[in-house]
Order: sequence, then structure tokens, then C-alpha cells
Amino acid sequence: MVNKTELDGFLNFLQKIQSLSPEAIDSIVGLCSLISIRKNQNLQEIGQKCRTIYFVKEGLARIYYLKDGNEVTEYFAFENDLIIRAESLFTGKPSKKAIQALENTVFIGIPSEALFELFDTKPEIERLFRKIIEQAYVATVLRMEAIQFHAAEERYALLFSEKPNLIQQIPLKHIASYLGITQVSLSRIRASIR
Amino acid sequence: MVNKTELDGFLNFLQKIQSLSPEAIDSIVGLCSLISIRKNQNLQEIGQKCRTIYFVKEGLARIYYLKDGNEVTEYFAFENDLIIRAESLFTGKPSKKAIQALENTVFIGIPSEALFELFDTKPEIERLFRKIIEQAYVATVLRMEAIQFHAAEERYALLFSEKPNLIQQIPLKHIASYLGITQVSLSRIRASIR
DNA sequence: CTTATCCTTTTACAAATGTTAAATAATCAA
DNA sequence: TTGATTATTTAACATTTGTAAAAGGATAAG
Repeated sequence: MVNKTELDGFLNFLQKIQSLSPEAIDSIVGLCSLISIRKNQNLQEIGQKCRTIYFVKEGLARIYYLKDGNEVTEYFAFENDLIIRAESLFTGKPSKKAIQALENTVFIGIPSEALFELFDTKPEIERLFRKIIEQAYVATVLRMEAIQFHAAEERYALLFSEKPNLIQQIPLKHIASYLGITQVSLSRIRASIR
Repeated sequence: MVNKTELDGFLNFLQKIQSLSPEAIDSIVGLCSLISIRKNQNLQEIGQKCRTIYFVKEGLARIYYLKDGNEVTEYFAFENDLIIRAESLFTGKPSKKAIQALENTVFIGIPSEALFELFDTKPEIERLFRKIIEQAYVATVLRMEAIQFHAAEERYALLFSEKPNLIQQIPLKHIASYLGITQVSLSRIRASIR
């Protein structure tokens, strides 16, 4: 059983999206567990079915997959971000993606099946989750626009303005694949900006 | 009031996602209206707030927006597809995108505010909608992968294998912008395949 | 049928990005 | 600290994609 104060940041995150009754909070708290992963270790491996919803309590993580033997970073999760492999969680298929800690990281994990069962008795939790998905969906649509219609240099500038710390914290090769370009190309862009 | 038999295709579409009670169906039916739009006319203009969820009953439509004065196609909706401008519907901001009929098209429209009010009394409708968003989210994540990590030629081949009719029905310039390339580039790809 | 318009392809050239390999720079572990 | 490993940049060249303009086709209206 996790100490409730350990979950403060997570519960605040949820309450900002949808206010919850004490009973709803308790039933969510009852499902939470803490998982610590050391830097560069995987929380979840490629090929596993995704049955857990994660939240980054402390640290930094990414979702990546392999394309022609190369790692491709799909998503960075910072402190107080959710990290969900939607293509597996919502389809039941094994995920082609892994979750890796980029620093020593503490995750909060919620088993999805148990969470989804709460939907039947507590509509406010289903509503919370619906809103979470809506937000994630909108973010993905906007990211798709950025990838499709901004040149690589614009995308780098945009990422840099949104997350200036990223460049210090994360190997550039991960950022390159996140931007959909090679590391060589990213180096050129960085050189041309200076 | 729309004749219920007019909505058969739509109601089937919904029931496949989440089975609904007769009362839930009736309350959805009560919100539906039919809108006919002639080929090349817009159902919704750029700059309008999106307050309606649409379904293509007959015909063909797209979502597009302007990038540096050029039209960029974000999404094609075929018969029995939903067409939703999520970035506006879920944020309340004016949409940067328009919905255009590519053939003479009949849409079913549902005002989103009235639909969302049904969520309070009919959790099964909220559940239906949650699942719809989940599916749309997964589709968008997969499309993002395709755009980011497949070369243009692969993306064309993939689209062609999924939607062989598209190439006959839709001007190639729309397909080019949907694939994130210029029309000249698409012509080259088509020539190299032959 | 003829003209006008729009769609698609082609050409020539420019710019961006990828590939491979080598050279530096930074980091980690013994 | 030293050596080994990893990360980043640079260089040279190939490939892809973009841009602008022209040409050829298809389509629709008069």
C-alpha cells in the first residue's frame, strides 16, 4: 500500500483535470504502486502488452521503438507527465514500444484493467479518463501538424522554446529521432543557429 | 426531426463501438440533423469554433488548413467515418481548419454541447464517446509514426494499399499535402513506380 | 466544337537531408 | 589519472525533396 502523501503530485494532476470525490480518490489510490527504475533501464520492454498507466513522479523517461534497427523516440515524459503506450493499451496488442528511464526515475503505476472496472461504479473516474485521452489526442494532432509541415529547423526551434532544459538533459540522438531527422542533420541545424 | 431510418448507418456505427440502450439511442437521435453540401463547398470555414460532431452519411470530405497560403489536407473522411476538428472541439478555440465536401455529401451533425450534457444522465453515452476518442487517438499516433519515419514513397504505397480508391476519387494535390509532400514530388513517386 | 480552366506531369536547378566515415569532445569506470 | 566507451560534430558525397516554369491532358461551360 502506497502512502497517500507520496501521491500528492499525481492526485493534484488528476484533480486539475476533473474534480473527484474522496471515494473516487481513495479507489484510485488503492490501485497505485511506486516503481523505481535506474537511469537507462527499461520500465517496459518491446513486445509486452501494455496493461499499466504510468505517471512520472520524479525523473525523466521516454517511449521508443525500433525502426530498421535504430531507436526512434516517440515521446518524452517529464515530472508530472503521464506516459501511456496507447497503441497497445487500447487495442490489447503487444506494444512495439518500450518505456525507458533517462534518469533515475520513480513512476506511479495503475493497472489499467482494475482502473477500467472502476468506470462501472464511478462515472467521475471514467470522465476523468475521457478528458485525459482528449488532451492526449489534441496534443498528438498538434504534434503531427508540426512534424508534417514545419521544416526540421523550425521543429528544433519550437522544441527548444517549449522545453529549453531538454537539450541539456537528453542525448541529442534521442532528440534527433524525436524530431524525425538524423543526428547528423540535427548537428548541422545546431551549427547553423550559432 | 430526422427520420430514424436515415440514421441507420450512423447508429450501426455507434452500436459497434458501444452497445446502447433504446433510451440512449433516442436521445442521440433527437440531436441529429442532416446537412447536404455540394462538391467543393465547405461545411465549416476556417476560424469558426467547432461545436458540432459530424458523420459522413454519403459522400466524401476532408479537413484542411492553410500553411503559407497553401491548402494542407489533414484528414479524409469516407462514408461512415466521423469527422471532428478535435483541436477546436476540445479546447474551445476557433479552429484553424475547414471541412470541405469533395463530392456531394450528406453529413449527420450532432451539436457537441447538447451531446456532452447527455453524459451526465447517461454514462453509456460518455463511455461510447470515450471509446471513439480512444480509437481516434490510436489512429493519430499510428499516422504520426508513418509520417515521421516512413519515406514519402512508403507512405504513398501504404495509403494506396489501404485506400486504393482514393487515388481515383481525390485530386492528387490533396493526397500530396496529406502525405506531407509537394505535388511535384508525388508525381515523381508515381512515375518511379510505373 | 472551342475556349478557358484546372489537374497532372515533366524539366532544370536549388536546397535540404541522408549516409558513411573520420575527427573531436565528453563521460565513465578501473 | 588513464584508457575505454559513448556522444557530438564535421566532411564529402549521394539522394531526396522543393521551387519555378512550361507543357500536356482532362474537364466543363458557352
